[in-house]
Amino acid sequence: MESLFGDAYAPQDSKSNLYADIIMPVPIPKMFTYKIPRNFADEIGIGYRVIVQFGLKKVLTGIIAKVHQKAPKEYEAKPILDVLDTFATVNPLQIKFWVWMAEYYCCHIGEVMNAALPSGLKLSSQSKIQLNPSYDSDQSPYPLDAREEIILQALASKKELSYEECEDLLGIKSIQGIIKSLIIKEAILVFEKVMEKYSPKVESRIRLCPPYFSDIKALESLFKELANKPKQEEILLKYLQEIPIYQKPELNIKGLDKKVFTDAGMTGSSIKTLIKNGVLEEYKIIISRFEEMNATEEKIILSTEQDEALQQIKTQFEEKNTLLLHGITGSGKTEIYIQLINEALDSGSQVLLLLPEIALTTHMVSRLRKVFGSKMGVYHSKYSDNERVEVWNGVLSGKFSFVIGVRSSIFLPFDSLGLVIVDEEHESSYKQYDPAPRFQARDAVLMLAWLHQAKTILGSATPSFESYYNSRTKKYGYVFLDKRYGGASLPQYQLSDILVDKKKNLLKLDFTRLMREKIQETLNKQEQVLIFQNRRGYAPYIACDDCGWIPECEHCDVSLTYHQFGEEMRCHYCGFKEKVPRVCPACGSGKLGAVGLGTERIEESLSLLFPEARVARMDLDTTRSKYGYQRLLEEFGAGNIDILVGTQMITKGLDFEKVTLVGILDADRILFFPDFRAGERAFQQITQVAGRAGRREKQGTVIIQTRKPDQAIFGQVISGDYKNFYLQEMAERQRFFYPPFVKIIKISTRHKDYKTAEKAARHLHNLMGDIQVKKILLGPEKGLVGKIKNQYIYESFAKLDKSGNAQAHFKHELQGLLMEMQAHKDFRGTRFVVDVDPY
DNA sequence: AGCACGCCGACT
DNA sequence: GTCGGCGTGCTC
Repeated sequence: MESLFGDAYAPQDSKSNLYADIIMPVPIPKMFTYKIPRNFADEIGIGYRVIVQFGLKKVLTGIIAKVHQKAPKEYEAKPILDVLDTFATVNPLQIKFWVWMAEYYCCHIGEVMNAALPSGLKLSSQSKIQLNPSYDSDQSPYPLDAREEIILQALASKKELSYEECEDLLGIKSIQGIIKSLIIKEAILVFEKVMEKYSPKVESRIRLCPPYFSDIKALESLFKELANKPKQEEILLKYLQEIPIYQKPELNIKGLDKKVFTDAGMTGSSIKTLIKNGVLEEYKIIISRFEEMNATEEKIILSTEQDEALQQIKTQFEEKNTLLLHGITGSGKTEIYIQLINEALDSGSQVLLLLPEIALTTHMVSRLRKVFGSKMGVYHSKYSDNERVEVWNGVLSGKFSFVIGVRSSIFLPFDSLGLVIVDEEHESSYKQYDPAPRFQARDAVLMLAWLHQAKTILGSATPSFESYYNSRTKKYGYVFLDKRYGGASLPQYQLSDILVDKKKNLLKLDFTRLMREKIQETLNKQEQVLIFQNRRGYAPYIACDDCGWIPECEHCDVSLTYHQFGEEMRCHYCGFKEKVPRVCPACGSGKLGAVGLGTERIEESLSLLFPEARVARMDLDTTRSKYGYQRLLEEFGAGNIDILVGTQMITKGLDFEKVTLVGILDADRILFFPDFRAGERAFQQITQVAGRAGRREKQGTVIIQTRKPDQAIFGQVISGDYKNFYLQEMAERQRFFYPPFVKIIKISTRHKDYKTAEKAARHLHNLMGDIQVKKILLGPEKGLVGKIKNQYIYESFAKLDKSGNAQAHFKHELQGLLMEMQAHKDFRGTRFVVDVDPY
């Protein structure tokens, strides 16, 4: 602990007070200095969680970032109220990482803290009221009004009430006034209650009391006594069956889970009787939320190609810290990862494996579980907060030396990472868009690895252009795996021209004749089909057949998407929802219908076209629940589904031998997305979906429906010519100044009045123009979605020189400009959002 | 972000 | 008249 204060300080001898700079979970660009009370001085250090008063009454958890002796000059520091732990919840490397992230992604450190800590580790207080014990309504000189009476009556029975409860009680929006009045009348007291959010999982266990577990005679006589009490006897017999104390009396101490009895249909009341009679005792232990699982798979045998790749990786790691592992789908990257993870763990380091959200529910996890057993922690976005806290603590305690997780797992408290792997590194789900910090985990993890002096592998079958570029410029190492594992063959592609079929009237329910024939063939062979539908821009909506009216969100500048379930229309941006109207509000026509190729509609069309087939759909709607995704996968794997329709999700982790046909319904939609990355994404997506077709010995078929079959990209996808595609796209990007040749920063300006939004955006844009760096400024333009949650949005883009400190300088200047803008009276109420590397 | 203070409309 | 709407400013 001494190291905290630096060698120069000797706090024990010092007369001066100690202060702590504390990170608070609020979006304020500052840390806050609090006084460390003498009695805490020895039990506090960097990364400790403390409770402090923040503002007039709020009590919050903060993280100590620095301890020093400089008393703040302009204000009196408040004292730290309490220290929550006897150890550092956050380590110094993490604090450095947070500071870096806040700077790089232009956000506040409190926002990083919020994203990093599971909320179970962030205690906060809630204001509560209670009856003033010295209050006597008969003696009180102040009469209460009707509403105050209601509150007091409620307090008589409930003891304490939160502000919200009071508001609900009276059905009003703001309770402040009444509470104030009650305080003045000395009827109530206000206090802050800190809520402990994390609760450990507790198991009730049963064991025999002495002398029964060591004294056979006592036990035998006990059985005689229970001869006419069959239920109790049954419980004892069950206990002895599970725990043979005759042979091993020492087993009794560990007892038996109470559930064992209740699961076997025995009643709790008989157990209670046995406890009451001193035969059994009940005790509670804290258990993990994660099942103990032992490693079952010992040795991984690598193919020659895999082994070669492994050796190359090791050689390149001697010189480079980051490496791109470019391995085509099915080339067996996982086995290489396992080997490297094992070696890193053996050398005593920790390992982090990042996976995209949707890949984390698949067989990859169970596969790794078999190899690594319980030392592997899983950090999932669908985990409850209690589970997250347990993973966090597991990393702290050393229980988990290896974690596989989604983007937020980069925040776990590793202290000695040796290896970081980002699988499917091209996946866009590594980028957090909202709220701040708007970070790209694939990039941020490189900083994390650098802080730990760890090695990083970026793995993909279709690398992001950034990573590929970095490998070609020798910034990263590069290893290419181009053989399919187990000698499986690549799929065979066929293009199907939508327009040709349409002319000949062969297009049925959006399926071309070729597509329909191939699906039928596959079904006849008892094999399975995947139909891929890009979600972007494909949400179905309602439109009036007569006048063309389309329902729009009241708060955002988007049309509402149609959900068959409940006949509802919803806004994807603000969550607004509404029932589908019976008649068109614009013209009174009754002809309102759904438009758009949503997965729902495709599922329907397929059922009509192939009535004998079992069709299912996999998208956000059907997999929202924790195990929804897994259940669908199991059904599909078991062969209970013939055709699976899905978005993005079906490109991940589906590895079923019986899938021999993959259909891509409208490749053009991916291709013509208005974004410089459209081509790259299209290549990635088509290749990824196609990779699901035909593994092992069966060759798969991929049918791509398009209106423009003669585009170059199709040829490149079909021949798997990633490199040429890359070179061609890169020429464009260089010419038009797009990443990876420049850095992009997006600045959006939001205001509820569109004139003000536009004015503020222009003003800011002009100011940015004066920043002295080499740059190109675009905009300000109305956002792609012009209004969200009643706020009008204007966007500017800055393209900055990659080399040197152009971007650091720009960001720094920008911060200043934003402060200036915030203070400007013409632009009151304007919000600015900075997104670095928005991609 | 929350939360308190302060200044204007629609109700007893 | 006041209740209560939300605009503005601060948090060590």
